[in-house]
Amino acid sequence: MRPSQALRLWQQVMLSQVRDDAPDLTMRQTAILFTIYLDPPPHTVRGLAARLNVTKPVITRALDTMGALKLVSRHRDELDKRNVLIRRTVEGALFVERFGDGIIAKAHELPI
Amino acid sequence: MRPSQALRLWQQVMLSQVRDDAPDLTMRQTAILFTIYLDPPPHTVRGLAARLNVTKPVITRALDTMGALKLVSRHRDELDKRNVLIRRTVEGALFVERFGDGIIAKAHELPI
DNA sequence: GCAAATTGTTTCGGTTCCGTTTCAGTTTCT
DNA sequence: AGAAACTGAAACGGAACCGAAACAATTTGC
Repeated sequence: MRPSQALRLWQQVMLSQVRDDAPDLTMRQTAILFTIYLDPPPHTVRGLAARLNVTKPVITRALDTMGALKLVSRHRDELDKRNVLIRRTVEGALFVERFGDGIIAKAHELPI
Repeated sequence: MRPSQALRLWQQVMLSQVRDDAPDLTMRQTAILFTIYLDPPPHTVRGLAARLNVTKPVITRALDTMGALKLVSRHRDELDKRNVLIRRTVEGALFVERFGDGIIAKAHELPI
């Protein structure tokens, strides 16, 4: 794949995200969501903040909004009750899966 | 390419965007920028609004912020002075080009 | 046992973005 | 020439987000 094709693909996926009427996640929210679903658990606020190089409140707030959208869920760590463990949800898994399928679909439509 | 690989690639690019300290563009701003640089000109506010399925003020404001970042520039259409033509800039072209190279670089780092 | 450190959340003031509406400038049509 | 249509920008109130700092709950270290 060449850079020009990659850019075209990126544009198409971005456009499909913007065009549909679902509330689009911010760049940070998307990065957090994908990290939760692609990196091995467990995921904590602190861990995600370090991985993304952002402050902890950023993670907390992103989890608030994505939690309201049922894309992730939070649970206290019973072994160390300071920790909050972030878990995947069925809805979130579906969202991410569809996103991946969307990329592939756009890739197939790409001009040579 | 499989969906899981596409997702992993998307995550890596997203992470690199979030991690660096440059102010990240919103999803809409990115879609607008890429459309300006990948679709053939001329580009107008009205045309971009239709292409992205958003209202005109969204485009106007995105052009304000991206104009301040020197990623795009605006010029009155001399033939129809109601129109504003959006033009590419050297800085914007560089930004988009680097983004494309970044995708390719991340793609090469991808696990099988 | 108790101070210090760690974790996630909340609060604060400020910024940015949003949709809707309104507006000024330009063109078109009769 | 004058009304109507069109284009982009500005004004407005509301919502979301930001970083920094303060906070409560829990664990660690001495």
